Amino acid sequence: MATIYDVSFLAGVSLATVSRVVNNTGKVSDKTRQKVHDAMAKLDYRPNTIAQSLASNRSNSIGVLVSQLDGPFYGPMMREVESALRAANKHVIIAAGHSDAAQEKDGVEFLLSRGCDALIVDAEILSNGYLVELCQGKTPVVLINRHVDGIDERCVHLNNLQGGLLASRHVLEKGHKQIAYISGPLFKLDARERLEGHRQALAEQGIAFDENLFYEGDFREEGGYEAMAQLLSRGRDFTAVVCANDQMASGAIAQCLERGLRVPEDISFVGFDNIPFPRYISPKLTTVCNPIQDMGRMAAHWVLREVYDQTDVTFCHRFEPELVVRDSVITR
Amino acid sequence: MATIYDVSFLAGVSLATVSRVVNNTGKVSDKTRQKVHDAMAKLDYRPNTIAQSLASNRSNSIGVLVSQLDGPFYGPMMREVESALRAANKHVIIAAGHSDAAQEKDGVEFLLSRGCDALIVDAEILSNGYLVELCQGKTPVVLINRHVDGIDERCVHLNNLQGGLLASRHVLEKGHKQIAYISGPLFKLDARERLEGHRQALAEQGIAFDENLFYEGDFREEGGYEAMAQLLSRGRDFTAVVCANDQMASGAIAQCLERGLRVPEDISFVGFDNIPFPRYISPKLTTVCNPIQDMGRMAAHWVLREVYDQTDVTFCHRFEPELVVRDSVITR
DNA sequence: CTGTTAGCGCGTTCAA
DNA sequence: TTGAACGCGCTAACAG
Repeated sequence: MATIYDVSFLAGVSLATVSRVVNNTGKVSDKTRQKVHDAMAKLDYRPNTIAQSLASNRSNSIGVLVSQLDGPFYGPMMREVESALRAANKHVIIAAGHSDAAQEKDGVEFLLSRGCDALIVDAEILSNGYLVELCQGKTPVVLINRHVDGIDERCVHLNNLQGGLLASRHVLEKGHKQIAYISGPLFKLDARERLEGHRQALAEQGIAFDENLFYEGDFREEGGYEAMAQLLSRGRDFTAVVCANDQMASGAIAQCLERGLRVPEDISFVGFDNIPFPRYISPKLTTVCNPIQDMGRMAAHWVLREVYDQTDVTFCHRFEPELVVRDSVITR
Repeated sequence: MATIYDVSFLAGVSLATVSRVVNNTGKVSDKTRQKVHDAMAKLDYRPNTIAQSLASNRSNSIGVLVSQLDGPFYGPMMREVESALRAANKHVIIAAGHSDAAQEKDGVEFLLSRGCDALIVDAEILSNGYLVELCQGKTPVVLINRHVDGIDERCVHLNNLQGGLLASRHVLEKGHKQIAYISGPLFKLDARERLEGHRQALAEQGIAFDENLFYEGDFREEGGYEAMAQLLSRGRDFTAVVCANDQMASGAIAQCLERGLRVPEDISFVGFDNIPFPRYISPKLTTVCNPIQDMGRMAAHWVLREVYDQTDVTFCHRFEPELVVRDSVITR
């Protein structure tokens, strides 16, 4: 592999000059620039990124921690992060938290020790305190899919309360009065916010929140499946179920169908997130769009702007959800 | 951040000695080792991985190219790759091909230029010729989910023919005689092999392959949806559809349900891959298990063994599929 | 505009 | 068993 020295020798210039044309820094006359370019082409020169990193104290790598690599939710986010950063010639190092406190923390430290220029963190379990501290560290960090008070500037997140409102208002507008709610785990802020949206929507219509129609799930298919079994066993009537995400909605619907209940004729469903798959189930799931791809792109933009001084990228902290009406809610 | 020099100074030993204890190389007396460990602890010393890489000519990073980051298929694979490699303290750099020839090639070169110690490549479009050449290059490469003649040692792949056999035999055993087949794109070897399995299964029962019951899809939901519309419009009778993957099966089922056809009462379905989601649709999809996670782990093991000399990892090239019987095939 | 030079932090001979 | 010295390939003052 040719080094910068070989190029400088062949072009008859100094190392510094080659470095200047490679990095487009400083002034170089067109003639020398041309000579250098010719030499680089002839030698098929590629800068050694490791040496660049060592000398410049920049690794050009961004660490991304996601809670899970599998599952339908993070793929689209990763896709946008990777696209945006690779276009800027930065590379993405991944680590997965596997929904486990120790592994999440370990992942962050792993990425930090790898000399990443910045971190994009989707933290599922890590405490607010830890994250605040992390953000005060040397390595710039942006949080995605989570809002932590005090470090608002570092958070890219969804207006979950509004999403909860949209979902529940929709079923209310369709005439439903007894509405069950399958929540995400309440230690998560987004789950609490979505639930709060639901409560507000009920309150708007003067409907009391009924604990018997509430179940705290885990944001997973299995959890939704189990939740539905529980709700049905309580003997309370309800005509609709609002789920805090699409995965739980899928599991809950599966439970209903297994029991011979018809969806939406017997029970209507609303999900949340708008993940790809439930468009292909029957009935097509009505849900709330969570623009996770856009949030991924924004997190990448934040890094580009804050760390690599690219001032021409747009940025936005908070995203608004939208209702996606399909076929899983019937009018009562 | 403390450097190796700070440690050597505090411990009263040379740089070389610190390097030795850090890397567990060469002989160091227990006493000096202890001194060095104490100093490292006191300074919270972490080796600078970039400098290590430059000096040792090893980046400890593995590049992974996947055709798509979103979608249900690659998440589980990435998960295993990441787990296995991070456990070995290697880091994973990702790039996505986005099912586009130029981007796939660009991704490979990007990873190569990043100084990865090895590449794990899931190539969807790249030609066999390119891949063979790539494997002859300086950077070790292992191909996943694809078999290329001449570089068998570098391929981790599924016995797709056997999978095709299993799927079609199953519907045949259930008494179906007119069986439609929605194939993957035939420029892909796996699609051809699965189809060949189907043909063999038909031949075993003395049933002629009928072009009118065949449709070449694209391995995507939309493709399955469209395929089903086409097949139904041809006016040929059939009681079952074998799909070359679960995504197309999902789309095809959606098409049927929209038209008021019942699944499996009117038409039975078999998929391929066993991706997570279709377990939660109705009917639960009968399919062929594609152990993509295991293949991801094996690719990581290959790298660990070939590049980092870890002799204690298991390895296997070729994986066998298994039939997963659920509810989407009815007896005729 | 261009070249010289000193590191970046670490691995690795080679002597001692 | 230890240490001194060199070099990995490049960037960034500084000087000219």
